[in-house]
Amino acid sequence: MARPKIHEDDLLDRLTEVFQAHGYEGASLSRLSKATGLERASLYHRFPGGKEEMARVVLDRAAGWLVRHVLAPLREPGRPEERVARMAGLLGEYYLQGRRSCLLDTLSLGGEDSPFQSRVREAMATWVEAMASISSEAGLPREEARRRAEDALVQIQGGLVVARGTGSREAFLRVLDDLPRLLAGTDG
Amino acid sequence: MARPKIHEDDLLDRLTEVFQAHGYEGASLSRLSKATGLERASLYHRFPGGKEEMARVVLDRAAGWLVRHVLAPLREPGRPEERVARMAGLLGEYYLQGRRSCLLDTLSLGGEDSPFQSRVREAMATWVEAMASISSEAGLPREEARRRAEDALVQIQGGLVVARGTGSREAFLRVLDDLPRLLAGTDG
DNA sequence: GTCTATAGCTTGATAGAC
DNA sequence: GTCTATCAAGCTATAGAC
Repeated sequence: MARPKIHEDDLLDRLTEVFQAHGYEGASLSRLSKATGLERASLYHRFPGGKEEMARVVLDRAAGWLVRHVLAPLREPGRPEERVARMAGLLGEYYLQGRRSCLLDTLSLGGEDSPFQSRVREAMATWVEAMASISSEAGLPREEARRRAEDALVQIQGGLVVARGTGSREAFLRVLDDLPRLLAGTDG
Repeated sequence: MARPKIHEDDLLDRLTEVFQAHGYEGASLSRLSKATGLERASLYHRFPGGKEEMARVVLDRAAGWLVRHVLAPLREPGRPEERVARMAGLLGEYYLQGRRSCLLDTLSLGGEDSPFQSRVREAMATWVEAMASISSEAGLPREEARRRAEDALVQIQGGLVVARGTGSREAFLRVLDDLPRLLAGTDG
Protein backbone atom coordinates (compact mmCIF):
# COMPACT_ATOMS: atom_id res chain seq x y z
CA MET A 1 0.00 0.00 0.00
CA ALA A 2 3.02 2.24 -0.30
CA ARG A 3 2.23 2.51 -3.99
CA PRO A 4 0.74 5.78 -5.17
CA LYS A 5 -3.00 5.50 -5.32
CA ILE A 6 -3.05 6.89 -8.83
CA HIS A 7 -1.41 3.66 -9.94
CA GLU A 8 -4.19 1.46 -8.66
CA ASP A 9 -6.84 3.80 -9.99
CA ASP A 10 -5.27 3.87 -13.43
CA LEU A 11 -5.11 0.10 -13.44
CA LEU A 12 -8.78 -0.21 -12.58
CA ASP A 13 -9.64 2.33 -15.27
CA ARG A 14 -7.93 0.24 -17.92
CA LEU A 15 -9.57 -2.94 -16.74
CA THR A 16 -12.93 -1.22 -16.73
CA GLU A 17 -12.50 -0.12 -20.32
CA VAL A 18 -11.84 -3.66 -21.47
CA PHE A 19 -14.89 -5.06 -19.69
CA GLN A 20 -16.99 -2.21 -21.07
CA ALA A 21 -15.86 -2.78 -24.62
CA HIS A 22 -15.83 -6.58 -24.74
CA GLY A 23 -18.02 -7.88 -21.94
CA TYR A 24 -16.91 -10.61 -19.55
CA GLU A 25 -16.22 -13.43 -21.97
CA GLY A 26 -14.62 -11.11 -24.48
CA ALA A 27 -12.30 -9.66 -21.88
CA SER A 28 -9.49 -12.18 -22.22
CA LEU A 29 -6.44 -12.00 -20.01
CA SER A 30 -4.42 -11.12 -23.11
CA ARG A 31 -6.57 -8.05 -23.64
CA LEU A 32 -6.54 -7.16 -19.96
CA SER A 33 -2.77 -7.61 -19.87
CA LYS A 34 -2.24 -5.54 -23.00
CA ALA A 35 -4.54 -2.77 -21.80
CA THR A 36 -2.85 -2.49 -18.41
CA GLY A 37 0.73 -3.12 -19.41
CA LEU A 38 0.94 -5.82 -16.75
CA GLU A 39 1.68 -9.45 -17.50
CA ARG A 40 -0.95 -12.04 -16.71
CA ALA A 41 0.88 -13.24 -13.60
CA SER A 42 1.04 -9.69 -12.25
CA LEU A 43 -2.68 -9.35 -12.64
CA TYR A 44 -3.10 -12.55 -10.65
CA HIS A 45 -0.90 -11.14 -7.95
CA ARG A 46 -3.28 -8.22 -7.56
CA PHE A 47 -6.42 -10.24 -8.15
CA PRO A 48 -5.89 -13.75 -6.78
CA GLY A 49 -9.43 -14.58 -7.79
CA GLY A 50 -8.46 -14.06 -11.41
CA LYS A 51 -10.66 -12.62 -14.07
CA GLU A 52 -13.84 -13.00 -12.10
CA GLU A 53 -12.40 -10.99 -9.23
CA MET A 54 -11.24 -8.29 -11.65
CA ALA A 55 -14.74 -7.95 -13.02
CA ARG A 56 -16.21 -7.95 -9.53
CA VAL A 57 -13.88 -5.20 -8.31
CA VAL A 58 -14.43 -3.16 -11.44
CA LEU A 59 -18.19 -3.52 -11.15
CA ASP A 60 -18.23 -2.64 -7.45
CA ARG A 61 -16.09 0.38 -8.19
CA ALA A 62 -18.52 1.52 -10.86
CA ALA A 63 -21.38 1.01 -8.42
CA GLY A 64 -19.50 3.15 -5.93
CA TRP A 65 -19.06 5.84 -8.55
CA LEU A 66 -22.77 5.68 -9.14
CA VAL A 67 -23.57 6.19 -5.48
CA ARG A 68 -21.19 9.12 -5.27
CA HIS A 69 -22.40 10.85 -8.43
CA VAL A 70 -26.02 9.87 -8.72
CA LEU A 71 -27.11 9.38 -5.15
CA ALA A 72 -25.06 12.28 -3.83
CA PRO A 73 -26.92 15.05 -5.66
CA LEU A 74 -29.89 14.23 -3.47
CA ARG A 75 -28.23 15.91 -0.52
CA GLU A 76 -26.80 18.81 -2.38
CA PRO A 77 -28.43 22.23 -2.54
CA GLY A 78 -30.30 23.45 -5.57
CA ARG A 79 -33.53 22.78 -7.40
CA PRO A 80 -34.16 19.12 -8.30
CA GLU A 81 -34.07 20.00 -11.98
CA GLU A 82 -30.60 21.50 -11.61
CA ARG A 83 -29.32 18.52 -9.69
CA VAL A 84 -30.61 16.14 -12.34
CA ALA A 85 -28.86 18.23 -14.97
CA ARG A 86 -25.67 17.92 -12.99
CA MET A 87 -26.08 14.14 -12.82
CA ALA A 88 -26.66 14.08 -16.57
CA GLY A 89 -23.47 16.01 -17.14
CA LEU A 90 -21.49 13.58 -15.02
CA LEU A 91 -23.00 10.61 -16.84
CA GLY A 92 -22.04 12.19 -20.14
CA GLU A 93 -18.45 12.48 -18.97
CA TYR A 94 -18.37 8.99 -17.52
CA TYR A 95 -19.61 7.37 -20.71
CA LEU A 96 -17.53 9.70 -22.89
CA GLN A 97 -20.67 11.10 -24.50
CA GLY A 98 -21.69 7.60 -25.52
CA ARG A 99 -18.36 6.26 -26.71
CA ARG A 100 -18.23 3.86 -23.77
CA SER A 101 -20.67 1.13 -22.89
CA CYS A 102 -22.14 0.51 -19.46
CA LEU A 103 -20.81 -2.35 -17.36
CA LEU A 104 -24.35 -3.08 -16.25
CA ASP A 105 -25.05 -3.91 -19.88
CA THR A 106 -21.87 -5.71 -20.89
CA LEU A 107 -21.52 -7.73 -17.68
CA SER A 108 -25.12 -8.89 -17.64
CA LEU A 109 -24.80 -11.28 -20.57
CA GLY A 110 -25.12 -14.97 -19.86
CA GLY A 111 -28.36 -14.58 -17.98
CA GLU A 112 -29.04 -16.58 -14.84
CA ASP A 113 -25.63 -18.22 -14.66
CA SER A 114 -23.78 -14.92 -14.67
CA PRO A 115 -21.78 -14.40 -11.46
CA PHE A 116 -22.66 -10.71 -11.62
CA GLN A 117 -26.40 -10.91 -11.94
CA SER A 118 -27.15 -9.94 -8.36
CA ARG A 119 -24.61 -7.10 -8.43
CA VAL A 120 -26.07 -5.72 -11.63
CA ARG A 121 -29.56 -6.01 -10.26
CA GLU A 122 -28.62 -4.18 -7.07
CA ALA A 123 -26.81 -1.43 -8.92
CA MET A 124 -29.76 -0.83 -11.21
CA ALA A 125 -32.15 -0.85 -8.27
CA THR A 126 -30.02 1.68 -6.39
CA TRP A 127 -29.84 3.86 -9.47
CA VAL A 128 -33.58 3.79 -10.00
CA GLU A 129 -34.31 4.50 -6.35
CA ALA A 130 -31.99 7.49 -6.32
CA MET A 131 -33.64 8.96 -9.40
CA ALA A 132 -37.09 8.20 -8.03
CA SER A 133 -36.22 10.13 -4.89
CA ILE A 134 -35.19 13.19 -6.85
CA SER A 135 -38.29 12.90 -8.94
CA SER A 136 -40.44 12.56 -5.86
CA GLU A 137 -38.76 15.52 -4.25
CA ALA A 138 -39.58 17.50 -7.36
CA GLY A 139 -43.21 17.09 -6.49
CA LEU A 140 -44.27 13.98 -8.38
CA PRO A 141 -46.39 11.29 -6.76
CA ARG A 142 -44.42 8.28 -5.55
CA GLU A 143 -45.70 5.91 -8.17
CA GLU A 144 -45.12 8.26 -11.05
CA ALA A 145 -41.70 9.20 -9.72
CA ARG A 146 -40.68 5.58 -9.72
CA ARG A 147 -42.07 5.01 -13.19
CA ARG A 148 -40.14 7.98 -14.51
CA ALA A 149 -36.94 6.81 -12.82
CA GLU A 150 -37.27 3.43 -14.48
CA ASP A 151 -37.88 5.13 -17.80
CA ALA A 152 -34.78 7.23 -17.24
CA LEU A 153 -32.62 4.15 -16.73
CA VAL A 154 -34.20 2.55 -19.80
CA GLN A 155 -33.36 5.57 -21.90
CA ILE A 156 -29.81 5.90 -20.63
CA GLN A 157 -29.07 2.24 -21.29
CA GLY A 158 -30.83 2.30 -24.62
CA GLY A 159 -29.01 5.45 -25.63
CA LEU A 160 -25.69 3.73 -24.98
CA VAL A 161 -26.68 0.62 -26.93
CA VAL A 162 -27.85 2.69 -29.88
CA ALA A 163 -24.70 4.79 -29.75
CA ARG A 164 -22.58 1.65 -29.87
CA GLY A 165 -24.67 0.12 -32.62
CA THR A 166 -25.04 3.08 -34.91
CA GLY A 167 -21.88 5.00 -34.14
CA SER A 168 -24.01 8.07 -33.66
CA ARG A 169 -24.18 9.50 -30.16
CA GLU A 170 -26.87 12.02 -30.96
CA ALA A 171 -29.76 10.07 -29.45
CA PHE A 172 -27.83 9.38 -26.24
CA LEU A 173 -26.99 13.06 -25.79
CA ARG A 174 -30.63 13.91 -26.33
CA VAL A 175 -31.55 11.49 -23.57
CA LEU A 176 -29.16 13.24 -21.20
CA ASP A 177 -30.48 16.66 -22.15
CA ASP A 178 -34.01 15.48 -21.58
CA LEU A 179 -33.38 13.91 -18.18
CA PRO A 180 -34.25 16.98 -16.08
CA ARG A 181 -37.60 17.27 -17.81
CA LEU A 182 -38.25 13.53 -17.56
CA LEU A 183 -37.42 13.27 -13.86
CA ALA A 184 -38.42 16.65 -12.56
CA GLY A 185 -40.67 18.16 -15.20
CA THR A 186 -44.40 18.58 -14.85
CA ASP A 187 -45.13 18.42 -18.57
CA GLY A 188 -43.79 15.02 -19.50
CA MET B 1 -32.39 -29.18 -49.66
CA ALA B 2 -34.63 -32.25 -49.40
CA ARG B 3 -34.60 -31.66 -45.66
CA PRO B 4 -37.77 -30.28 -44.17
CA LYS B 5 -37.49 -26.54 -43.81
CA ILE B 6 -38.60 -26.71 -40.22
CA HIS B 7 -35.32 -28.39 -39.43
CA GLU B 8 -33.22 -25.54 -40.73
CA ASP B 9 -35.46 -22.99 -39.08
CA ASP B 10 -35.29 -24.76 -35.74
CA LEU B 11 -31.54 -24.90 -35.99
CA LEU B 12 -31.28 -21.18 -36.64
CA ASP B 13 -33.64 -20.50 -33.74
CA ARG B 14 -31.38 -22.36 -31.35
CA LEU B 15 -28.26 -20.64 -32.65
CA THR B 16 -30.00 -17.30 -32.33
CA GLU B 17 -30.86 -17.94 -28.72
CA VAL B 18 -27.24 -18.65 -27.84
CA PHE B 19 -25.97 -15.48 -29.52
CA GLN B 20 -28.72 -13.48 -27.83
CA ALA B 21 -27.91 -14.84 -24.41
CA HIS B 22 -24.12 -14.87 -24.53
CA GLY B 23 -22.98 -12.51 -27.28
CA TYR B 24 -20.43 -13.46 -29.90
CA GLU B 25 -17.45 -14.28 -27.73
CA GLY B 26 -19.61 -16.03 -25.17
CA ALA B 27 -21.25 -18.20 -27.82
CA SER B 28 -18.70 -21.01 -27.81
CA LEU B 29 -19.01 -23.92 -30.19
CA SER B 30 -19.67 -26.11 -27.17
CA ARG B 31 -22.71 -24.02 -26.30
CA LEU B 32 -23.85 -23.84 -29.89
CA SER B 33 -23.40 -27.59 -30.23
CA LYS B 34 -25.24 -28.32 -27.01
CA ALA B 35 -28.09 -25.98 -27.90
CA THR B 36 -28.61 -27.46 -31.35
CA GLY B 37 -27.88 -31.09 -30.60
CA LEU B 38 -25.38 -31.13 -33.45
CA GLU B 39 -21.70 -31.88 -33.00
CA ARG B 40 -19.17 -29.21 -33.86
CA ALA B 41 -18.21 -30.86 -37.12
CA SER B 42 -21.86 -30.97 -38.21
CA LEU B 43 -22.17 -27.27 -37.58
CA TYR B 44 -19.12 -26.72 -39.76
CA HIS B 45 -20.70 -28.77 -42.50
CA ARG B 46 -23.65 -26.38 -42.53
CA PHE B 47 -21.60 -23.28 -41.89
CA PRO B 48 -18.18 -23.69 -43.54
CA GLY B 49 -17.28 -20.20 -42.36
CA GLY B 50 -17.55 -21.39 -38.78
CA LYS B 51 -18.81 -19.37 -35.88
CA GLU B 52 -18.55 -16.07 -37.69
CA GLU B 53 -20.76 -17.33 -40.49
CA MET B 54 -23.28 -18.65 -37.98
CA ALA B 55 -23.52 -15.24 -36.36
CA ARG B 56 -23.75 -13.56 -39.75
CA VAL B 57 -26.58 -15.81 -40.92
CA VAL B 58 -28.41 -15.45 -37.64
CA LEU B 59 -28.06 -11.68 -37.72
CA ASP B 60 -29.18 -11.41 -41.34
CA ARG B 61 -32.16 -13.60 -40.54
CA ALA B 62 -33.11 -11.33 -37.66
CA ALA B 63 -32.75 -8.32 -39.93
CA GLY B 64 -35.06 -10.05 -42.38
CA TRP B 65 -37.58 -10.64 -39.65
CA LEU B 66 -37.34 -6.97 -38.82
CA VAL B 67 -38.10 -5.97 -42.38
CA ARG B 68 -41.05 -8.31 -42.55
CA HIS B 69 -42.56 -7.31 -39.22
CA VAL B 70 -41.55 -3.71 -38.77
CA LEU B 71 -41.29 -2.39 -42.30
CA ALA B 72 -44.30 -4.34 -43.53
CA PRO B 73 -46.93 -2.61 -41.40
CA LEU B 74 -46.23 0.49 -43.45
CA ARG B 75 -48.10 -0.99 -46.38
CA GLU B 76 -50.89 -2.53 -44.44
CA PRO B 77 -54.27 -0.92 -43.96
CA GLY B 78 -55.27 0.76 -40.74
CA ARG B 79 -54.48 3.86 -38.76
CA PRO B 80 -50.78 4.45 -38.06
CA GLU B 81 -51.41 4.13 -34.35
CA GLU B 82 -52.95 0.70 -34.86
CA ARG B 83 -50.10 -0.46 -37.04
CA VAL B 84 -47.54 0.66 -34.46
CA ALA B 85 -49.48 -1.25 -31.82
CA ARG B 86 -49.29 -4.30 -34.03
CA MET B 87 -45.54 -3.90 -34.41
CA ALA B 88 -45.22 -3.55 -30.64
CA GLY B 89 -47.14 -6.77 -30.16
CA LEU B 90 -44.85 -8.61 -32.54
CA LEU B 91 -41.77 -7.23 -30.83
CA GLY B 92 -43.14 -8.39 -27.50
CA GLU B 93 -43.51 -11.89 -28.88
CA TYR B 94 -40.12 -11.90 -30.56
CA TYR B 95 -38.29 -10.85 -27.39
CA LEU B 96 -40.51 -13.07 -25.22
CA GLN B 97 -41.78 -10.04 -23.33
CA GLY B 98 -38.21 -9.09 -22.47
CA ARG B 99 -36.81 -12.49 -21.57
CA ARG B 100 -34.60 -12.44 -24.66
CA SER B 101 -31.93 -9.93 -25.56
CA CYS B 102 -31.53 -8.24 -28.93
CA LEU B 103 -28.81 -9.44 -31.29
CA LEU B 104 -28.14 -5.83 -32.22
CA ASP B 105 -27.07 -5.37 -28.62
CA THR B 106 -25.22 -8.60 -27.92
CA LEU B 107 -23.41 -8.75 -31.27
CA SER B 108 -22.25 -5.15 -31.15
CA LEU B 109 -19.68 -5.65 -28.41
CA GLY B 110 -16.05 -5.29 -29.34
CA GLY B 111 -16.52 -1.92 -30.97
CA GLU B 112 -14.75 -1.07 -34.19
CA ASP B 113 -13.13 -4.46 -34.71
CA SER B 114 -16.44 -6.30 -34.60
CA PRO B 115 -17.18 -8.09 -37.89
CA PHE B 116 -20.84 -7.23 -37.44
CA GLN B 117 -20.59 -3.52 -36.89
CA SER B 118 -21.81 -2.53 -40.35
CA ARG B 119 -24.63 -5.07 -40.26
CA VAL B 120 -25.80 -3.83 -36.88
CA ARG B 121 -25.58 -0.26 -38.05
CA GLU B 122 -27.62 -0.99 -41.17
CA ALA B 123 -30.24 -2.92 -39.26
CA MET B 124 -30.67 -0.12 -36.74
CA ALA B 125 -30.84 2.45 -39.53
CA THR B 126 -33.50 0.44 -41.36
CA TRP B 127 -35.48 0.07 -38.18
CA VAL B 128 -35.35 3.78 -37.41
CA GLU B 129 -36.30 4.75 -40.96
CA ALA B 130 -39.29 2.44 -40.94
CA MET B 131 -40.55 3.88 -37.68
CA ALA B 132 -39.87 7.41 -38.85
CA SER B 133 -42.01 6.74 -41.92
CA ILE B 134 -44.95 5.59 -39.84
CA SER B 135 -44.51 8.55 -37.56
CA SER B 136 -44.33 10.90 -40.50
CA GLU B 137 -47.40 9.33 -42.03
CA ALA B 138 -49.17 9.93 -38.75
CA GLY B 139 -48.80 13.61 -39.40
CA LEU B 140 -45.59 14.55 -37.65
CA PRO B 141 -43.00 16.78 -39.30
CA ARG B 142 -40.08 14.89 -40.84
CA GLU B 143 -37.53 16.00 -38.31
CA GLU B 144 -39.69 15.22 -35.31
CA ALA B 145 -40.75 11.90 -36.82
CA ARG B 146 -37.12 10.88 -37.11
CA ARG B 147 -36.34 12.04 -33.60
CA ARG B 148 -39.22 10.01 -32.23
CA ALA B 149 -38.18 6.96 -34.20
CA GLU B 150 -34.67 7.17 -32.73
CA ASP B 151 -36.16 7.56 -29.27
CA ALA B 152 -38.31 4.51 -29.90
CA LEU B 153 -35.28 2.39 -30.75
CA VAL B 154 -33.49 3.77 -27.69
CA GLN B 155 -36.39 2.79 -25.46
CA ILE B 156 -36.80 -0.67 -26.94
CA GLN B 157 -33.10 -1.46 -26.57
CA GLY B 158 -32.96 0.10 -23.13
CA GLY B 159 -36.04 -1.78 -22.02
CA LEU B 160 -34.37 -5.05 -23.00
CA VAL B 161 -31.14 -4.19 -21.19
CA VAL B 162 -33.01 -3.21 -18.05
CA ALA B 163 -35.13 -6.34 -18.25
CA ARG B 164 -31.99 -8.47 -18.46
CA GLY B 165 -30.28 -6.56 -15.69
CA THR B 166 -33.09 -6.33 -13.20
CA GLY B 167 -35.05 -9.44 -14.04
CA SER B 168 -38.14 -7.28 -14.18
CA ARG B 169 -39.78 -6.89 -17.57
CA GLU B 170 -42.23 -4.26 -16.42
CA ALA B 171 -40.39 -1.28 -17.89
CA PHE B 172 -39.92 -3.00 -21.26
CA LEU B 173 -43.61 -3.82 -21.51
CA ARG B 174 -44.42 -0.23 -20.68
CA VAL B 175 -42.17 0.88 -23.53
CA LEU B 176 -44.09 -1.35 -25.92
CA ASP B 177 -47.43 -0.09 -24.67
CA ASP B 178 -46.27 3.45 -25.09
CA LEU B 179 -44.93 3.05 -28.63
CA PRO B 180 -48.13 4.05 -30.45
CA ARG B 181 -48.29 7.29 -28.49
CA LEU B 182 -44.58 7.95 -28.95
CA LEU B 183 -44.54 7.36 -32.69
CA ALA B 184 -48.00 8.45 -33.72
CA GLY B 185 -49.33 10.53 -30.84
CA THR B 186 -49.76 14.26 -30.90
CA ASP B 187 -49.36 14.75 -27.16
CA GLY B 188 -45.89 13.36 -26.53
C1' DG C 1 5.44 -6.57 -7.27
C1' DT C 2 6.75 -7.91 -11.70
C1' DC C 3 8.50 -11.03 -14.62
C1' DT C 4 9.36 -15.77 -17.62
C1' DA C 5 7.98 -20.26 -18.13
C1' DT C 6 4.72 -23.58 -18.07
C1' DA C 7 0.71 -26.51 -16.94
C1' DG C 8 -3.80 -28.01 -18.30
C1' DC C 9 -7.93 -27.05 -20.29
C1' DT C 10 -11.07 -25.06 -23.82
C1' DT C 11 -11.43 -22.92 -27.95
C1' DG C 12 -12.25 -22.77 -33.12
C1' DA C 13 -11.46 -25.63 -36.88
C1' DT C 14 -10.28 -29.93 -39.90
C1' DA C 15 -9.85 -34.94 -41.55
C1' DG C 16 -11.91 -38.87 -42.54
C1' DA C 17 -15.07 -42.96 -41.32
C1' DC C 18 -19.83 -44.18 -41.84
C1' DG D 1 -25.26 -35.11 -43.18
C1' DT D 2 -23.59 -36.62 -38.86
C1' DC D 3 -20.30 -38.52 -36.30
C1' DT D 4 -15.39 -39.55 -33.65
C1' DA D 5 -10.82 -38.21 -33.41
C1' DT D 6 -7.56 -34.87 -33.68
C1' DC D 7 -4.97 -30.43 -34.28
C1' DA D 8 -2.93 -25.94 -33.22
C1' DA D 9 -3.95 -21.89 -30.87
C1' DG D 10 -5.90 -19.50 -27.28
C1' DC D 11 -7.55 -19.54 -22.75
C1' DT D 12 -7.23 -19.23 -17.37
C1' DA D 13 -4.29 -20.10 -13.86
C1' DT D 14 0.10 -21.34 -11.26
C1' DA D 15 5.19 -21.90 -9.98
C1' DG D 16 9.20 -19.83 -9.08
C1' DA D 17 13.19 -16.57 -10.27
C1' DC D 18 14.45 -11.84 -9.48
